[in-house]
Amino acid sequence: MYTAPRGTIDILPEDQPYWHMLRNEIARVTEQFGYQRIDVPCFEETSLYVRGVGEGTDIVDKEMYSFQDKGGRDITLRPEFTAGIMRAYLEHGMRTLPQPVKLYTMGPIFRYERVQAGRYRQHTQFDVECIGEQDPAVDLEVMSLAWQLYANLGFHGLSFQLNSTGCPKCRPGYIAQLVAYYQGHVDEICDDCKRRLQRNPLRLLDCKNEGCQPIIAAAPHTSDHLCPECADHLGTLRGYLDVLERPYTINHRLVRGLDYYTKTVFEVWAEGIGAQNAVCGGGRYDGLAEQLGGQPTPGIGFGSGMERLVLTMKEQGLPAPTQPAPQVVLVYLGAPAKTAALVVLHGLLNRGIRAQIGFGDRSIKAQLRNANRLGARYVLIIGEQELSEGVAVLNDLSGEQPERRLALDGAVAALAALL
RNA sequence: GUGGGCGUAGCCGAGUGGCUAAGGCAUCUGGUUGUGGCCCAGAAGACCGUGGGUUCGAAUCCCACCGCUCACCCCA
Repeated sequence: MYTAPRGTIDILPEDQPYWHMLRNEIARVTEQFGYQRIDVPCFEETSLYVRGVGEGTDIVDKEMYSFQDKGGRDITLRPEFTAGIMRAYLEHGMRTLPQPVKLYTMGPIFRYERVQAGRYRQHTQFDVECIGEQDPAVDLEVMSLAWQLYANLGFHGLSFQLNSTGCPKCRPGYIAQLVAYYQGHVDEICDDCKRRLQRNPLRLLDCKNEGCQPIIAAAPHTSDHLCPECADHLGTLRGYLDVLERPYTINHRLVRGLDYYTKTVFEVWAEGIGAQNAVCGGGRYDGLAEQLGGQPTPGIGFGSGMERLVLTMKEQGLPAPTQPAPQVVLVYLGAPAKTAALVVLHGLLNRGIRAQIGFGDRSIKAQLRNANRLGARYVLIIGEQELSEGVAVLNDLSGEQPERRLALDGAVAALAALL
């Protein structure tokens, strides 16, 4: 027996109401904020991600689905959206459009990781990118869009985390200070942190090992070592957030594994979906366009994991409207009646009525049982005797109305009037 | 890559060495050769994850592998 590949899931009909609702709210909020849909390929040249996301990051070093196609090209299934969207922005000369260019997309993302609750090898992301403007008010807008979406969905208890990781001017100085600080505590930190100290010092800040916590607590804060430009950016953004009374937490330990992030970095956390509690992560990437060979172009965006959002919707008991039940189910007995029933069925469908019919020539009893199971309001029964009399029996399954007979050739019109 | 938990029908789940492997949900059939829900009767559905070992005898004990799951790492 085949099973879905590890790290992939089937989204069954019973879960689709949640997805439907989520997509509806996304369509609503993106339209409201004036973001336009873009769709980029599910795979790109491998080097786009290597240059965009950055060597030394976990994504590039060990999580990409990379392969050579039959033409010998190095290809990678997209492990994130931003690099591909920036590529499209540059390729199609979008700098000639009014700036900033406000884009969103949705689709599958692939990362070769060990699976756990809320983490998959193929997951679906809702992604927003605002490219071409460095104004902190853009940061506010992008964050607000996320806020608005989660509010529309009815989420509660979400926590918004904010930090700034500086820019190429001030980050190296901060990292040097952080490294110097940690070198004074080498014997007190865990083995993982000793490794981080060499490879990716920023990650020292989000170690969860208990012994490392006091060291982290006393470590220098990124936000205290920003250059004037970055400090001003963060200060202005915080001012906007405060005026709008957006609740958020400054999280000095919030850092990013991807190289292209500058200045603003933020996440949204949800409770109750396991250790993978980030439902949204993003930030500013003013250096990305240049890394991809384009003109310097600022940008900010976020990705939001839709499977995690659905998990959160379920966890919080949010109602999702289910697909409506059929209004009428046709029931027949015998081949001539079946033909007549099919004529009525398609007459109803042409009028936009949700009508269905049972297949396989089962007994009346079985057909009625099925109609009941489908939650149908009415059944229209055509048997041998009815057919010979040119009528059909309309039965209200809710029991509110007594059974009645309709002329077969007027049945469609009569039902259309009734419904 | 590392560690914990778990694998009995589509789903839930009893059974922890010994007759043809419980039960429930769901499915199908019947209870008036034409009326659903409730009820009753019946049917179908499992090589007990796979392979090996111990034993007179294994779903049950041992080993290996595979799969699922949770956590670390990292991220959405």
